[in-house]
Amino acid sequence: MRQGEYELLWGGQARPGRGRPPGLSRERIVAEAVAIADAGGLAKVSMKHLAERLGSGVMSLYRHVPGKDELVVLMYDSLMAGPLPMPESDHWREVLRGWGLGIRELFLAHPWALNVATSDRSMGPNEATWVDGVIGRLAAVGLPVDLGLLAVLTVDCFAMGGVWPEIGGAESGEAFFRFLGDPAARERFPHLARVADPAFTPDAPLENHFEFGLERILDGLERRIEAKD
Amino acid sequence: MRQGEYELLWGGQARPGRGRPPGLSRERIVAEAVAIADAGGLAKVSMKHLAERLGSGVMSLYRHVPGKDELVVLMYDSLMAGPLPMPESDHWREVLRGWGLGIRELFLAHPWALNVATSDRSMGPNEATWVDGVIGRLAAVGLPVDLGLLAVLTVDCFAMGGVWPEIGGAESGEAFFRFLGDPAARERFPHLARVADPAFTPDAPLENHFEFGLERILDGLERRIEAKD
DNA sequence: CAACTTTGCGTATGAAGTACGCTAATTAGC
DNA sequence: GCTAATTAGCGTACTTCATACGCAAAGTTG
Repeated sequence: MRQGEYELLWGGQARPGRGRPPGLSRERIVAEAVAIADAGGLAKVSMKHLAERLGSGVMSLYRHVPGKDELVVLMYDSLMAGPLPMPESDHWREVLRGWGLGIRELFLAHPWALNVATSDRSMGPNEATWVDGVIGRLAAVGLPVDLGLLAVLTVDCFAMGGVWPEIGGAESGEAFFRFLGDPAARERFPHLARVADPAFTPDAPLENHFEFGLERILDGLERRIEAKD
Repeated sequence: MRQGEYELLWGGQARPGRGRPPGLSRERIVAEAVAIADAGGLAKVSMKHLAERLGSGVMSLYRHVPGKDELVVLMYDSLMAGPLPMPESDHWREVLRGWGLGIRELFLAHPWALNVATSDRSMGPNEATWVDGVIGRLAAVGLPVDLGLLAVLTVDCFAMGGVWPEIGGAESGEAFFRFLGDPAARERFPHLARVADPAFTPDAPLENHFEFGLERILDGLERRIEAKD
């Protein structure tokens, strides 16, 4: 993690009335950067490109954001500025399922965020609000906080890893298993070949692995919770 | 994914006898790059630095590797050149647990690999060998291939996400939850505060979340497998 | 209106990846 | 052996980025 990242995320932005009023704002910069990344990936977010989009000079950005790495962290935390993904249900299982599916949607909508999430960083205020929120909700419907913390972490971790094969859509999935197009490869990897087997997939398609994994995790948690009773 | 990445990973390296014999080799370049990344992170791997370490000119590297992005993909696949993490046991649960813990060890030993793993890429031959190997092993001990494929994918996904909080060691973990040092933050996020509660953590420390999550997944799979019988 | 404060931003610097083309080293064929 | 073909090594130059620095612009306070 970069030095200063913590202050950046958690430090207050005291804004004295004196001096020239800002034309730019951190919020606008971050929002525009997110829009660029959503459209073309993190690689498309350069200070130059960003400044052009905002109609400002490149160096003006540095009055509002310490540097690019810090900007990326702010971008990530800004994704969780809205309300938590939280179903109405009063059952812990539904709450956790909704949470997991919500995280998945987040990453599917902002594929670049996965690489940020899995980098070395500190938790931002919005993310903290989300996580604290689910744990609290789980506690409210009867799941002890300790267990809730671990359960949320488990679902979170799975969701981060689990969306990865889904990111990029169909073309990407094909690229990942592209080598299975070669008969020699299918012979070399007979079990993996199942993925590419046309006689198998359409008739009895593999379950979606994300939903499969999530349900397995919920099942596993259920066993643990029942055992505690 | 970059164009040409597929050919890079899966294409043969026909080496005709004619011409000047190579002093460098792809293997040596990749191995040295991995060593640099292990020691100082991916950011330390620059073509210049790498060439210096190998005692060659910068542009010589491009005779063996198309570019830096491709080099990183080769680095990642090279991590799985060795034998699979595979316990002796004949029970699917032990096999899967060993697999999950093995993946975890891999990422802990090579923290930079997590960001590569979660990027858009194609599967390399070594990785394919590993994955095909576990599925085959699971099939050999009685788990149907379809279920094995999903199970491995689930454990894999969880492992990728699950090692993330562990990467970087204690200092990093503290940095991630650093905001909890502020009493105001602990009041704002009462449930998360539990993580930083000294009266709670030492006496009854939270279970390791990786092992917790892995066991929950295995429990969930067990329920599913028993239901099928 | 003068002193002060804060923002906007042009210029310059340095690091990184890599296209191009020349040179060196080796083999294949005569 | 000699020559042509082939392949590797690599210096130079160019591009793209992030960003340090310093000054000008636009406000506020007294």
